[in-house]
Amino acid sequence: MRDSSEWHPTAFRTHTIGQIVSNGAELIGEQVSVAGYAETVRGRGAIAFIMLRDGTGHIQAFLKKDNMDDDTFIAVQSASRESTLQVTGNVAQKRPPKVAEGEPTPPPEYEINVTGANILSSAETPLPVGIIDDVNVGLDIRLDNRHLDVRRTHVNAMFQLRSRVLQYGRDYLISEGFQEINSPKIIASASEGGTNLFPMMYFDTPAFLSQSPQLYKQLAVLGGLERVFEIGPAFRAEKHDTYRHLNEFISFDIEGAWMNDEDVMGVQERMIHHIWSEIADNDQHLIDVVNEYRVSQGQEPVTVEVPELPFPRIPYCDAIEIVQKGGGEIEWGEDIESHHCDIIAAQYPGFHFLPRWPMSMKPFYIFHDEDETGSTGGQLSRGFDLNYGRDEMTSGGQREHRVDVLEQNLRNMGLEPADFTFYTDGFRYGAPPHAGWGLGVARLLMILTGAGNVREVVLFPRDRNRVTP
RNA sequence: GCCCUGAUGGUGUAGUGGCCUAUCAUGAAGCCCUGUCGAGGCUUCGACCCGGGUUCAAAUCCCGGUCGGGGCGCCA
Repeated sequence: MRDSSEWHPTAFRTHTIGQIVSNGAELIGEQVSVAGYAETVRGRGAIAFIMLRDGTGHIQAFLKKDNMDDDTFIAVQSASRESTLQVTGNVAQKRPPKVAEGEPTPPPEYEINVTGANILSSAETPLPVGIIDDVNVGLDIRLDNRHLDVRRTHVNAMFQLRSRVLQYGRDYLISEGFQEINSPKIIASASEGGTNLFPMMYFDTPAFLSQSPQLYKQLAVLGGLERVFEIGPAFRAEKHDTYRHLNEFISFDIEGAWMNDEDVMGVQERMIHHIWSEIADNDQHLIDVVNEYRVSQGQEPVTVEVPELPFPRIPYCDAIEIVQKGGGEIEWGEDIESHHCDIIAAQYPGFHFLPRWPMSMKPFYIFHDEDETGSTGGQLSRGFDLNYGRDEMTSGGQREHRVDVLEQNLRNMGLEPADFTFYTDGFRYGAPPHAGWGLGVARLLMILTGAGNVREVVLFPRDRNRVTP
């Protein structure tokens, strides 16, 4: 749950539930108002127990018919689950529950002896999906009812973790001098070629949704912003249907001047190390919530294992050998596919970089050194991937800053340099060598939370069959 | 786009031609009891994805559709 110890009172409450839960001893006898969802409503006689939940905790509200007017008592007692309530009353220590012989007495808990209450909003019944029900719910139904699904403690915890990951990542990059930018998501032409873009009309001009901030973050660096990062959406009109692809996803991108591929791999591994360390230090309680649910479903709990630095580097040529020795069919120049990654992951189960891919497999903006060739003589590039297990997290590299080479690369890949003048012109007036990467935020979250599907860690995922809610 | 697989109350499931006016859990409505606390007890409610076909008989078999799940390709 969220730490609300510093939160201010609002129009609807004097205290958060979390404040009372953690500070109850000092509040005993004090009159407070809290607001929350009625998780359970028990009792049909002259007393009632409401388990109230807000974003900071749970607390029991105890109602005695004698302590308030009849209408209020009846209204609250007959409230449906998940209705929102505001209650006023005195903080009291809860009577300890009956415990079995020999069981330890639980620590003191607090409750609110209600004197006044107000139903803010009644929940319709039945709920489309249960919040605390002990029934597994399919992902599709959950996503249709995401507004309720997120109320579930472990789902809520996963999104808090997501926010933390972004926060720690952002903090870290700022500490290395990166500044946050925002690039346009409506663009006139393909940023990279290759993947399909979503077309749209920009007034009377055909345009597209951006597939990547790639070219724009480079222009920012060419423009002298030195080190930049962006956390923003990317759109790809690919009809893929897997646990790790979405048609709209949040990409965590950086680009830095006077850097090569090895330099930005360093930035990346330090950033990931920082994120993992901070999560381990500050947010284990969120992981615990996720694990409580996982265990109840018969799944293995996840552990936050801070990765060691540096991450292993497995150059493409070595990776090909590993796959071949592991019985995989692959030739130099072919893509390392998922089943190949399984073979590599058997040796390198955690984070590992795959640098020095063949230039023929990399986009036109990736840098290559003519002197660097692979085991079969093919031209190598300064492009790299970061994988975790079998999954690709990142694609990055040193960028081509020589405009004549850039234009030749475009022609080699069947693209027309004239269509990219908005980009290539940026290189005509002095260009620093530079490098960068793009990281899939949801894929990183999958590792941390043990989610088996990126949709779990995206609030309102957009895939080939889903545009609502 | 390809391969495999599935669709039963609000939710999750059992059910492979007649034993099914369909199982269990959860839920909802109500009653009883109760300072409860995973509360408990009782009663009631609520479902075979859509369309066509085979058959004396279809939740069950066949065809088409829609939607879902798994894998692949592509990528982050």
